[in-house]
Amino acid sequence: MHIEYPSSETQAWALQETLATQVICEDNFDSISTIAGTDVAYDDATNQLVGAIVVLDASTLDIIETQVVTESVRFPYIPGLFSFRELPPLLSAFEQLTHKPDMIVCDGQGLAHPRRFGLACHLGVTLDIPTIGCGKTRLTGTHEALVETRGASAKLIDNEQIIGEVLRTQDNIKPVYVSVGHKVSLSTARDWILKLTPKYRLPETTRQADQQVNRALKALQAQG
DNA sequence: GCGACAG
DNA sequence: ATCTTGTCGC
Repeated sequence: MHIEYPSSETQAWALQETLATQVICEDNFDSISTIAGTDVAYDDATNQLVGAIVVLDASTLDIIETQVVTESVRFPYIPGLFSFRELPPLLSAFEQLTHKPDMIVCDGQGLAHPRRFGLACHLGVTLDIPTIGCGKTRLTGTHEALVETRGASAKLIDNEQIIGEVLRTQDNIKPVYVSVGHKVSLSTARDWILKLTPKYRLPETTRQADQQVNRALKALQAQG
């Protein structure tokens, strides 16, 4: 797969502004029978990234397929330019999939980004697949306090715009940051995150991908 | 200028 | 992201 790739911070910044105009913030899909989760981890010793995509049955949450890849780092981690680091291994893993998912939940922000183009938007626009951003911590935006019960939420605001939602997925547990990636509305994104978190703070999709990534990372470090 | 800053 | 001990809960 060929994608435009920046060779500098300035280029990356400009590319985000161009691609951000392609993001669709409304529901644009038929039915969702499979939903995937993604995660990426870094191996210090070899300076490589391990990326994983796990496809689940959207109704039973059973695992349908897993793909894991290991690649050299192409771009440093810079807040706001995060997707340029994680996108390559995720696209490689996606290519390997036999079962292309109907929707993807990313472990990072979507529109809840300084230029409204976080990882979830980048992956969604690149693959032209509906995506949801679900981050563990905040990148940008402010919000009101939310009560401690599962399902509680508050709008994430930045520059007087609603860029996402802070959502409590479990009672008395820190909330997650939900935002539109591509071809989904914020309310649809929120509904999916709640469905995917019947028991834990993070979506089952993300948890499965995280598990695969760490398994591969451990195997990598066991070699040398 | 200073702090904040997805993973 | 990763570095880390003990502690709490199922």
